Amino acid sequence: MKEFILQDNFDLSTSQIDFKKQLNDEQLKVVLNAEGPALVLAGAGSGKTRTITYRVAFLLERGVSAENILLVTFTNKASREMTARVESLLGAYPKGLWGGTFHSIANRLLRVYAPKIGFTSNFSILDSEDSKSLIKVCVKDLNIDTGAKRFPSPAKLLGIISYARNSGQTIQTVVESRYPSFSELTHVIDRVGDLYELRKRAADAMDFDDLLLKLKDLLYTDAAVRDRLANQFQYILVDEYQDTNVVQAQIINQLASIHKNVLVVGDDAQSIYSFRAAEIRNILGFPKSYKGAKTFKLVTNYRSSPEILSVANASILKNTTQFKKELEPVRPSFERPNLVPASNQRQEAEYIAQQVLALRDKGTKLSEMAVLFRAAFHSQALEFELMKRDIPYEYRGGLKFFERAHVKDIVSHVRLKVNPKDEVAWMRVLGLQTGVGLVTAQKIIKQIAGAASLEEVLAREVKVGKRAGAGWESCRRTLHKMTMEELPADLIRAVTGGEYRDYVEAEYPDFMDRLDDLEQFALFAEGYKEVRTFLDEVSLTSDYGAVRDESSYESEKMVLSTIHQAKGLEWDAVFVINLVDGKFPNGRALEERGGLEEERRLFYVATTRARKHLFLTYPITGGYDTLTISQPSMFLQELPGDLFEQVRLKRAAVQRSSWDTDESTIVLDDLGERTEVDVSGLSFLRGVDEL
DNA sequence: AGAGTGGGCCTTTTT
DNA sequence: GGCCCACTCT
Repeated sequence: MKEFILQDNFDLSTSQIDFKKQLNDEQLKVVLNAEGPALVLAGAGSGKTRTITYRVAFLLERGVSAENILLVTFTNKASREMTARVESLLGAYPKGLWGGTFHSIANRLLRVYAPKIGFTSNFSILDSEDSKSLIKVCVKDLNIDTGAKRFPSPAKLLGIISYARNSGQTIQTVVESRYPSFSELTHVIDRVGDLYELRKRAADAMDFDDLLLKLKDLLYTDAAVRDRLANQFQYILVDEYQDTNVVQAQIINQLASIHKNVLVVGDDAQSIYSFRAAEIRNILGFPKSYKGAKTFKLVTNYRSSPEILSVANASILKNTTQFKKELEPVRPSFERPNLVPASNQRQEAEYIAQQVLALRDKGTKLSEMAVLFRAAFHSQALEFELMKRDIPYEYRGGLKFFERAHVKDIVSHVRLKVNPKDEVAWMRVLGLQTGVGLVTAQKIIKQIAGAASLEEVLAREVKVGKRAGAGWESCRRTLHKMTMEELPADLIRAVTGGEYRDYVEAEYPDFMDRLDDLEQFALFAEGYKEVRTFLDEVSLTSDYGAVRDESSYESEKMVLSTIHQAKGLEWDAVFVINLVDGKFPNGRALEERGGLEEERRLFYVATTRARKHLFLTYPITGGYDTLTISQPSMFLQELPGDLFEQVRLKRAAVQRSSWDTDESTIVLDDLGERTEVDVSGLSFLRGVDEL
């Protein structure tokens, strides 16, 4: 095998790419010198992605084979962004390059090595909803008295179990430190966790955490496999390293154990995944784990105006457990970020729509604008407004296409074709039938256990109760049709063309839309020849928009996104909405250890997405049954007012009929402007109007 | 054992 | 505003 000794002074004159011209000194150093273990501390907008992409291009130019390079990112979005940029830089995607999220890389490897750890290569992947429903079955099976004490919901249980596994802690430790109210139940939760493990194994299924954990275990226990892979991956590049957890770091360590060419890039100020057990110490301790690691810093910000950076810098400075560092602006001075109080969500939405249209008139493309929010459901009011005004937008966050109920129904059917042991899929498929509930479904699953194919399932003599007879027959008819198809799209149509169609019509008022969705889904599936590849894509990329039509990516649409999903992206104009106390920072997050600082980092991520225009908006009233007065987010209140352009809107009257309080006056604190408002009756509405 | 209905609940973030 | 759960009826 060839070794490449890279040095400082290359002859770059023969290069296709003008590295010196297209990179600054900070970036160029990384691209040329990041041989061996290297840590790049890169601030927001400092050209992190650019640097990684050029490093990949550089390695390829130097003769490293694409299949010897592993490029790991955190989210699908980042992964696509990265591969797109590599592709545009090189003219074509380098064939054989290993690029993807941790989960997708792990999946790819486990499809090969699963038999070594007691799974088949056809194992199913459970998404969090699948996991929750399996946990529900486990709780039921254990005959836990969920009524006596307040027992955690399946979602909570999954949260606990998952956190424990991702952080390498025991359930007991996690419950004690993060969920002390359940501490008496530790024992029971342990049992749920154990049963959950058993059931997954029996179903030949892995959840998201398993993809990482099983790979990690394999790398630690099977030296032959580890050496083979570690030998293959001569160069490993990891993006967003601040968001990796212990397990992910271990995987990287093992894969890098031979060549030690591991380049990790990250920014501690943008660590926003601690709820998923992200471990900030991975990045902070990197130089310790890798002796002789080089450290690089990228602090020049090419993205945002100085005014925007002032806000971001001032905000992040309030955090104490961070490296103190300031982003250096190079962009010319522009306008100050706009601080916009609105009377309510509707006015907030109207304001945004107006500004969007105004910006578009002045030449900013819709695709260069984004609205960011803390939680997916915050966007509802805005969506109404945008639809009303025919402003096209692309929504990112919340329920993804592949997570919609009817799509999951179909996916569950298809999963059975590949893995008839998939208990979770069976539960879902059987549960669709009238007369079949949890109990009957379990009985049927017991009777078909061990069947290796749908044909074998259909050959089984299955006894069901009187009530469930028709349902089971109907299910059998659908499965029978599926035995005659092999292509993903045909399998989907075998289901949707049959009795499932009647089910959708009967079950959902909006069945037309849903049937359209399913046809879309079948069209999407036509791009796949192999069922397993198709299912992998569906399970690991819940967001279909970007998969479906790349063309819409460039079309004229603005983006609505959660902040988490916006990480790594940038726009000319960014609106951060719902900056209201309790919403952002999120009240629940604040209860967690380090929660406030993480929320602030989230705010930091949000503001640093903007190049020129930044709008920070908040409605001062909210609520749905009762009218509630909200305080502006503390992230706004803690900053000096002169950092902002204080926008004053004419306050619209609040359209509410019910009002529920004993107080007759309320003090509105609108960023320091205190106003007493009489709330005895309608005068309150006028009061807001005149604020 | 399931289905249907009314009431209470709560809303984080991703793979 | 919608979802989930518990309760009751079949």
